[in-house]
Amino acid sequence: MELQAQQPTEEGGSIQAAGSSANTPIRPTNNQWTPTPDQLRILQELYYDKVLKCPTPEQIQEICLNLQQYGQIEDKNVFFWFQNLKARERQKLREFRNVRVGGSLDLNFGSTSSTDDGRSIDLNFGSTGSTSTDRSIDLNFGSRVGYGVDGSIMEQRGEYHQEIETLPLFPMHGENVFGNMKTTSEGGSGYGWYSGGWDDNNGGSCISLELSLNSSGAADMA
Amino acid sequence: MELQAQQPTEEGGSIQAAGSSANTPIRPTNNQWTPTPDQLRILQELYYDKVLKCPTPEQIQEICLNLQQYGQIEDKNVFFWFQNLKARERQKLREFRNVRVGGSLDLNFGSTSSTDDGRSIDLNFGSTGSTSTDRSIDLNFGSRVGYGVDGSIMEQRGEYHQEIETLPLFPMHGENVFGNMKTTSEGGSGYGWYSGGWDDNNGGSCISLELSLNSSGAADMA
DNA sequence: GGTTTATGAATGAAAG
DNA sequence: CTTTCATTCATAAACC
Repeated sequence: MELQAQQPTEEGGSIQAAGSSANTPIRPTNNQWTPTPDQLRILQELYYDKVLKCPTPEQIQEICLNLQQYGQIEDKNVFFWFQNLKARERQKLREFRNVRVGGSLDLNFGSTSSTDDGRSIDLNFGSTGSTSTDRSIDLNFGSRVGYGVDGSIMEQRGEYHQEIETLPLFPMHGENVFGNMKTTSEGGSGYGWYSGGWDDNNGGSCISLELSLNSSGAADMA
Repeated sequence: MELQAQQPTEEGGSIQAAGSSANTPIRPTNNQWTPTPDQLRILQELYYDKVLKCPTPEQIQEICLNLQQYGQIEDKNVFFWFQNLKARERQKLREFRNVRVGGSLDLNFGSTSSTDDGRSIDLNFGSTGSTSTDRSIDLNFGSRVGYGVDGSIMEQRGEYHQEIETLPLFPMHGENVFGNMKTTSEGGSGYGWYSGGWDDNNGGSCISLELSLNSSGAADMA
């Protein structure tokens, strides 16, 4: 995590330990997990037929367990698989709607119509064709999905300069780790984390006086 | 999809310290903030070395201010960064515990060495110069996260999930569309999503007990 | 074979 | 804090 500059992930650690069984994906190229045909079929069945879009961790584990008889697989593979499929389905829907906004309603399926690199809009499934089970997307996104990509610069409460004698969190030029921080618990906005108001110009007129005690036990965790 | 030329993180990686000019945004994509190597390093140092898991708003501001010399950054980026890292670390822990309880899966968490850019855990911050005999804010015990139960119930949002409790996913023999899969949402581990940090093993979850007292300080607020 | 596409993996951002 | 969403990065697979 936290470094997406391409790091070849040369660790060779976890994914696909080594082609061991006859049900290694399709190819002995093991760097990245790739579902075996059976695994893929089952996953698709779960997703489309069983309409399981957001498996709980317990479900993920169980799915993983069941899929392991078809080949090496880990929880995270299942997790990502569902995440990706759902996300991409949603993305297609959004693009679909995007095309539709002109009112002209001429959607050219199958051809290169999409916005950027011309990937075709096709809400299709059954990519591998192994399953061929008829499945249908449910287009109901009743929830509030929208929310544009906001690049809005949040503004922290108007920037009143605090003149605390805060210890140098950053002592000098940050080549070393700064020393210790001080609380500087002067009159700031309490503890209640700016939870939502990043793009919202709330102005932060709500001053909260609170005493919070983060301690072990339940309090801290929650 | 399309793979745009990604910036190989080279950028020299370090210098440009005090210079307010060389902000290297690493990622060509403009929308979303991505930490520069230096920013990332510092953040990680704060998180791991300084065991700063929950920076206060003041600390966030200070961190942000200091990180700005390495590139564009806003408060919310710092905030989200900490929040995400903490959440994902915890999720991982929870997952781990989950697995242990279930006793079924052998996930190789914490398997291999973390491969990313090698965040150096040991820095010479012991000699920050300043004696730093300040009153530190976090009296962090090195205790493990006990993490009690929470018993929260899933209820995946008000969405259209057709999912009954005890959705039968895998009925029995795993060749067909299995049907019986109990969520078994007991066990207390609510729902922790694995999200990140699959290959990254970091331990060191410490509970920080801190007490912040916010005086009313209404004045400087607005 | 290089190029394009599909998709696994990661993480920033935000909602709940 | 917990979970989800969106976007991006990385890479295997598919396509000439």
